[in-house]
Amino acid sequence: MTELRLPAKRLRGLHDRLLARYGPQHWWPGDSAFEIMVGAVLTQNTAWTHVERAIDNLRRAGALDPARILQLPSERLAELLRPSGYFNIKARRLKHFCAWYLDAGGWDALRERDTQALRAALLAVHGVGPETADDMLLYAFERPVFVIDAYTRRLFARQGLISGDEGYEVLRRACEQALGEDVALYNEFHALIVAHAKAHCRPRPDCAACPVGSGCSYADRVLAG
DNA sequence: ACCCAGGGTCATA
DNA sequence: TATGACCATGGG
Repeated sequence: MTELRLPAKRLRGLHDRLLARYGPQHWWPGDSAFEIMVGAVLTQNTAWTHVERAIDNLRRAGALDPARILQLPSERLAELLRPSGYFNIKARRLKHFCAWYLDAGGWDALRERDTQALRAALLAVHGVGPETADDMLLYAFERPVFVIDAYTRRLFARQGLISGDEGYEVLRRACEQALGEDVALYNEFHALIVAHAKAHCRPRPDCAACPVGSGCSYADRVLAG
């Protein structure tokens, strides 16, 4: 396994500047652990505002529940999920997840499992990849798992902390090792990175042109201190 | 009209 | 192992 060491001070410094700029984010939006996990699936490559509509559709249909979701005809479920995009795929993925969730004994049973077993089980669910699993582990199960997403990779790369082509697991372990086991810190850090991306993901009048994807040189320069 | 979103799977080489 | 195609709506 490739080792990667991250400078803890710079990592914490970045978090502190983000926190000072954007304030506490109070993540994850959602009223229950199950709702958080549903949101984690639905937000795959999708803007959160669109996910909210799909979740609202589920709630109004009385279907924000694993058994109810499994009972819905796939076409009906896809219809409810339509605003979140990829609705056919996500309908399948949600059903796979709900089947696993109930088969595993539901929340009360799952919450007793240790983090490594939970993570492996989540990754075995069709449609749940590393980021989705880690969203669930951190924000629903409140386990010390650092979430790596495209924003994190881009920002860290542009901060000169990483090269950017590291594998997911390498980055995750490096962040966890540098920051120590801290659920609240992981929670806030990832939420702040998303807040930063949302605030500056597109060129603005006060931004120089963005040389890397949807990154913003203005924001990164400010955060560099 | 274009770009892209809080990814993951599958086929191909 | 490593790219590429594919999924699909809706906001900027």
